[in-house]
Amino acid sequence: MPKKRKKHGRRGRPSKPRKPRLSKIKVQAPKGTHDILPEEQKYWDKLRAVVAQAATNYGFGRIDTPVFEDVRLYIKGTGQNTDIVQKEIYTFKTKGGEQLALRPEFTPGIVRAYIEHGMKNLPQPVKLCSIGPVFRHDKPQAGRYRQFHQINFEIIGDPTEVSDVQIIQTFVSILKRLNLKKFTIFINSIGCLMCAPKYKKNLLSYYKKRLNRVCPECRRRFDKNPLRLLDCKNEKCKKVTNEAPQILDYLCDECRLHFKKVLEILDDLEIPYILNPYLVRGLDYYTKTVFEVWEDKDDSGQGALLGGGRYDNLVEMFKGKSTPAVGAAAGMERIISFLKKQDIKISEIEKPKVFMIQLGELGKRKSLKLFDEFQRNGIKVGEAFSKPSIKSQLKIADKEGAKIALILGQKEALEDSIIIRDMVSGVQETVLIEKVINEVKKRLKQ
RNA sequence: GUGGCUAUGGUGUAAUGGCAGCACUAGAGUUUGUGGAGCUCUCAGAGCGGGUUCAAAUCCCGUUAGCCACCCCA
Repeated sequence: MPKKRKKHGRRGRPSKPRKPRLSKIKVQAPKGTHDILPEEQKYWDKLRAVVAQAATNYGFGRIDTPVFEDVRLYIKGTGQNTDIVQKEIYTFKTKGGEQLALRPEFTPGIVRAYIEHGMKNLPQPVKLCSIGPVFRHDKPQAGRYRQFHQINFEIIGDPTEVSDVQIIQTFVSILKRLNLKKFTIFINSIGCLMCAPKYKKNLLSYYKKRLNRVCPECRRRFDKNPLRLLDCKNEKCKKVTNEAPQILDYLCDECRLHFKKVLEILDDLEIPYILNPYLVRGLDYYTKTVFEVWEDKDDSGQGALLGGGRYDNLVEMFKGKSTPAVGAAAGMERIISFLKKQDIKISEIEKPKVFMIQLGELGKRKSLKLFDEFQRNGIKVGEAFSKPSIKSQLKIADKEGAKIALILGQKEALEDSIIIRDMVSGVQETVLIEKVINEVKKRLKQ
């Protein structure tokens, strides 16, 4: 009724003075970003705890690097022609004129830190773990954000297959500890500087003769990113792909042996995988082993849960001597969405069992002080100090699931006492305020 | 970047072009300073900008955002 009148009033004669209009701003998170609300935090806490444990177990030290770096680090590291650098990177110019970029991935920053801090003088390999936000200007959709969070593990300074496997093993242990069991590991080797170029040449000449038989998208790939030709889902293209030369046939002896050993160790560890000879990755620096982990067997769904591989040339590309390395990153949002889908129970953040209720000015003051004393004694106490009435406070105590309510009103404040109310039975007892902490401790033990 | 679908309180939803309702949540009350049920009341809504019409949540155009697919990836 009042609403209607308002509407008409606007068109007729406005009799009441109107409120001055404040210019409003758009109240909305920027595209592709999202808030992680309090009720979501238990998943994040859990994931972070599992990651921290895995890092300790497998001997990784935590490193935090800046969220932005010199843009050239990524152009050179991640690769000039990658999608990440070509269309997804966030760059900006500082007042001092530096060209910086929000990190689209961790590896270049970590390699930079490895070099900058002379970590080659530490016992090799150096094993590093990071966790935090990364940024890619991509078109958002399910499981894809412009600001998202990654878990990143790197082993720098070891050429042997053990490290390839350990990276995989570390992530597998994280997924298992989260009770996520149904995932699929796809693995491949894309060779090294010795053998990969030869393969690429052969692949190109194979496709060159058959360009009229593939989709337009593949014709574009032919120029831009030939390795991608291999995993086109178009039926017509698949026929061409099936007969195409395979990287595995072109690996040099060293790469072939390395890959063979990686697979053997995975077998020993009983880590199941699917060898996918068409798996390639979007970053330029990969050599030898590459892998991705997906929820489903057919790489459908919300994208990879994690991906990584060996990058034996990156450190050298930046500076200094040849330093082999391997690493991988997982998307935290995707893992958490997987976690939720599987209906896996995450323990709630424990709510306080004791709730403090205050009445009147004096009661409130004494309650605030007592509340602090409970904290010092390590007892979590709930409160609603902003509420004046005992009723609304008890209601909240009930909703929060408190076992004990402590009631401190005007009367109690004057005689230095406090009421202890058992929220289940409703039985109350008045005790001296100085004894209440011990009394509550006693009751919580029961 | 390309295409498709969608858009109503904080959440979930309803209404042939004709008074924007309902449920949940939140807040206040329901005889004194005592919660849980019931009841009463209150706050709160058409993403934005145009157009058609006597009249638009509804139809049209644009825009923004979300979702889905492609691309690519975490």
